[in-house]
Amino acid sequence: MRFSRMHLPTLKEVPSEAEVISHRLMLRAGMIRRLAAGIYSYLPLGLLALRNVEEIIRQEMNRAGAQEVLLPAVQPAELWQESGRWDFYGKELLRIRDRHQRDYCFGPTHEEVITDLIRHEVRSYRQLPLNLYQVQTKFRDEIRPRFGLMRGREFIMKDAYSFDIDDAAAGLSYQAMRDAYTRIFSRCGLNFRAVEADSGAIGGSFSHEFVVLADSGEDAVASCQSCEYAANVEKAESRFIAVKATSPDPDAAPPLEVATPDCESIEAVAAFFGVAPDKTVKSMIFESDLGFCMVVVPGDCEVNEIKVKAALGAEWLEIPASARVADELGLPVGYLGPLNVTIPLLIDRQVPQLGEIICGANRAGFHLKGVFWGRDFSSRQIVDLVQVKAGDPCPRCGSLLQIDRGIEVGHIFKLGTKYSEKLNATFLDQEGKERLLVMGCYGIGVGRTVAAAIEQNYDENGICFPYAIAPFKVALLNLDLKSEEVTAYCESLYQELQSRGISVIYDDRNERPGVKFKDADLIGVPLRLTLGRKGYKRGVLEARRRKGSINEELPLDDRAPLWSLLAELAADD
RNA sequence: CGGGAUGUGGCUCAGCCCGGUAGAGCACUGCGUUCGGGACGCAGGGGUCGGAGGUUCAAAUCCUCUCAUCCCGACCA
Repeated sequence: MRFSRMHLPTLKEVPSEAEVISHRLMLRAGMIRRLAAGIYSYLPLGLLALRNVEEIIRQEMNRAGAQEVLLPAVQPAELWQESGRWDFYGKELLRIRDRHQRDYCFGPTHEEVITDLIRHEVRSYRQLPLNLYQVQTKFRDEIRPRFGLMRGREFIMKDAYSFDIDDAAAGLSYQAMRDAYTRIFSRCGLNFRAVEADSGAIGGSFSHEFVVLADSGEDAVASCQSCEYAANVEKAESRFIAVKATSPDPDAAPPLEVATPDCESIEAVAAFFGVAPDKTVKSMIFESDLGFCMVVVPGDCEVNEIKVKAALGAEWLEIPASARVADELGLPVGYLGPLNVTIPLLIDRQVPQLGEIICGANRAGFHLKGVFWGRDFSSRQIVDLVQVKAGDPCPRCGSLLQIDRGIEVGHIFKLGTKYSEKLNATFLDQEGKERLLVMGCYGIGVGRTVAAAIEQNYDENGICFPYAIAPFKVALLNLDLKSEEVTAYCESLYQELQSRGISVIYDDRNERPGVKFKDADLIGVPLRLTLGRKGYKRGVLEARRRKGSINEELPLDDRAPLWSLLAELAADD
């Protein structure tokens, strides 16, 4: 591609909308433009990167035995009502109505559609296993879209669905996808982890997330420093080290109410009493479809809502507004405690071993001290309710866990028969018995993968694309358009690069050299070739790698070193 | 949905408190000079100040409503 002909509007200044680095660079590099909140146009450069990721995905999916399809973006409400998700999915489901007032949605995912398709097509175990995938635009009406392509509402996703005869076979399909994903993200040049994860709204029994490690990531990943254990903190557990519960001295005084004005946080309470936060407990009110409950965890821990939801067996869970807690329960948020409450109590497993603790008095401005588990309060529900912290013991090996931030780029789920049951998708097995299809689903955020690659590969001059997904592998800068020799050489090299199938951007613009250097750096081209009058006279072509900014001089009359340099670059990433 | 903020040429922003002629830089057009890390000079084009209503002789500026966007929390590829 000739730079002079390409629509590549690079920006010197950063539009104020951009917060994270990938978003800023994608705007500056002329890859994307925002149309509305969480909705972006892809410009030529952005689309090239996207297509490169898609191509890697297609190759690896096909290699893993999956077949590409394309499912409708707009889906009838009936299907979603049948699966039960029309009501369950909530406001993220963009519902639309046609001229006949029939309800539809813009697909946020395609389990319903694919299951519907398959239930009409698959009759026999002989047709299985089957894995179908698509690369498609989806829409989820996120509450707060942000970070450009990282969390858009409209986004491009590769989603695959597998169908098997039983759990064992489904496990093989799952493993095949796990391997394919590992190859995909490796080929994209990403530093990532496959971690155990919560299966969320999609449902199902088992799932792994593929997380690209980056400080700007929205997810936190706990991983063991010694063994292979890695999990999303939403899911992560730590090994529970049981200590004999300290029972109170039989003569210990009963709880004492102490006035603690303006102590609505654990920090404030701990400071007020001059104790460490782990000598206090944190009590929080949650509301779910099953009603209110109080969750009690050690003061230095954070409540993990997913664990709370699981412990309750609730469909949904939220933290009610303080005013609502006061109105409905008569309890003062900021001064809550587990004594004498009428709603169900959920106690974290660590609480019984804390010994003497301080907690809220359920009276605004007062806390209780000298409180003991078992004597002053108790509960039948004692489970793991806290988020793991760095330094907690690994659940597998007991070594230390570390916490990293990351970007979820892929997620694979074992769905089991959740959807086949709802939608009655069955087949006849070898004995002629009707059985439910066992499903799995596998997603990759394509745009997010590009964004994640940028988060992991940039410097002060712009993007440093991994070779595999770089929109252009080579930037050829002609610094002296007026020189016929220089231009002739550049033209011939440009032709040869193209004929060798190496995607190249030839900067033939009538611009000053500085502009060309800056643009080539900004758009992240792995290899920059520069030729000006001086270099031509010396018979050398300047080659500079984007990563590491290494300069090399290549002979003009022998192109072999260039081809080996390119081969080396391709192999490195 | 709660909390905070912002809407002024294509982009980044000043002007608003204290009402009176709409500004700068970048980008764009023309001419000239320049030419190995985002050049310079001269001359230009481009803005219903997010929208609606109100107060006022007079509103970008004050008031009300509304829309949009962004940032902080709970959901997700």
